[in-house]
Amino acid sequence: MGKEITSRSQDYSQWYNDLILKSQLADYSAVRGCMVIKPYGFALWENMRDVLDKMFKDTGHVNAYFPLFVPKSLFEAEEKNAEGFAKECAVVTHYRLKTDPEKKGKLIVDPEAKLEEELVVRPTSEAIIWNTYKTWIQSYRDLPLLINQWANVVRWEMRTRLFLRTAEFLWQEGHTAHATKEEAINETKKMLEVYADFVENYMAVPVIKGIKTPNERFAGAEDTYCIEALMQDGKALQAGTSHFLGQNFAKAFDVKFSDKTNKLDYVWATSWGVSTRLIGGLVMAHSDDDGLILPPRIAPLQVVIVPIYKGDEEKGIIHNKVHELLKQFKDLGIRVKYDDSDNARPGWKFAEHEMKGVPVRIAIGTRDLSNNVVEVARRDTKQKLTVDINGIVFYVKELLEEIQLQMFNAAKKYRDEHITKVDNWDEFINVLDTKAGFVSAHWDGTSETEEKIKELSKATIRCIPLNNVQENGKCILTGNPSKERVLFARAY
RNA sequence: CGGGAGGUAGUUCAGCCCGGUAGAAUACCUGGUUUGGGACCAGGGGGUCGCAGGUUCGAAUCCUGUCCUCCCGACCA
Repeated sequence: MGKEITSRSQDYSQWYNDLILKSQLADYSAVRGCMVIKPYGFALWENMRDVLDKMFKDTGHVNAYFPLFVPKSLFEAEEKNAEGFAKECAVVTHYRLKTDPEKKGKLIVDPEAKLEEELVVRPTSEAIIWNTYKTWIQSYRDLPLLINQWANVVRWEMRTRLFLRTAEFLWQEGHTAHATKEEAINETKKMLEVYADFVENYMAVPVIKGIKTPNERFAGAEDTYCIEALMQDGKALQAGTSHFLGQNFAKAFDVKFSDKTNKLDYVWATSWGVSTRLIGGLVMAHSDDDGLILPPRIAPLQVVIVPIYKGDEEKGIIHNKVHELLKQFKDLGIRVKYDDSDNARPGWKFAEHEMKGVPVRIAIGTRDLSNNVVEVARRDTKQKLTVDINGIVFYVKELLEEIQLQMFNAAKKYRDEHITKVDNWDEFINVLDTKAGFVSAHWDGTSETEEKIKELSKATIRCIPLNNVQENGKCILTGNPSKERVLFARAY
């Protein structure tokens, strides 16, 4: 049928690619490293974006938009940040093409249109934003400044994977300015909570909140907080980050404010972001060999109704009944589709909607109507139930909530079962190789050891969990004393 | 960026070694029978063989270059 996908056990990477392509989330493009997000995938992103956007606004943020291009001189102003990104920046050097005098119909870069100063295509917007904030902030009365932007960014990756790592991707980046260090730290933590709330309660993906080690920290940040999720193959995925930037950017861009006593000081900053990468995480956290499994709260379609009939007369009767139901579903705010296309038979439609991860399918046939029932199938458990047609919409509304919870619980169970405490090196490697997932182990706190562990095991420290239990132990590599366990994993 | 594989109909692929003007399945269109887990019969349309050069009487096939994709690795604040 051309619709089968590679099984997870056979080839996890191929399964992931097949799934994305066949469920119509995205497609490859003619541009190296860049993908096309197809309407179904974009509808999913829109739902995610809408929920997050409301959360940002409910916490006092407003949206704005800053330029795609950053003059090189601005980009390099915050040294650490610039260095961190330098290797993966796309750079605009010319502003004009012209007809190739040698070959008709071909274009070449006009050598006379070289830019005085190169423009960096933003890999993130701190530079252009802080350069702008400088002119917006004079007094403590201008603070806090709480701005978010929805944008695309470009990071020239050597190896790309659909949604997880592409040269261009969509995200949101929050950039805030505060009068005090405490307020900025609180903002950083607050937004981490917003992310955790969103990913757990809307995407049904459990996360571990933590703080990054200096090695893994955002270049230019004092502290990077993160939420880490676990995929079905046991690899970790950084799902969101929130950075306390201290006064690094304020100093680099000279952003000062007068406090109540008319004393000048640099402002305190944060930045935080999540991207379309979350979609990759969503796919890998929940889906199976039959296709996507989408959590109801953000699924583009929550319910699909498939009619089963013989002949036009039956078709007409079912259509009438379904149209009543459609109105009731819509009145309840449920995203529903009636798949009455005549060119596919029911079995084909069942498989198709399973592939696309629609949480609930309702099949209605003449036999059902005469018994006053419908068949309800849930995508997450594959369970099929015969349900009384009266009050079906309320039944489904509750079922959607149950599926949402069930999906989270299943993912959480898997995640919890894949956090393994380990106290020596052999066990550490063994767990990574055989069981995978997070490994909770002691580390002596030095960057050197962290690097060495990464080199030997390919596992990185995903985070030091917030509110981590303090416990004396010995570093799994060096045997040096350690006061707490950290979470290691191989990661995307 | 290194190693490997690949690009031929909308899709999955065969044909390439050994050069002779492109084929299957599926999808699509028409008509009919069907419809409770990826229907069947009959007929039909569809491909500058990734792109650009070269060799040749003749190139999907041989040679060179280039673009794109996948897998593994390096890299990934």
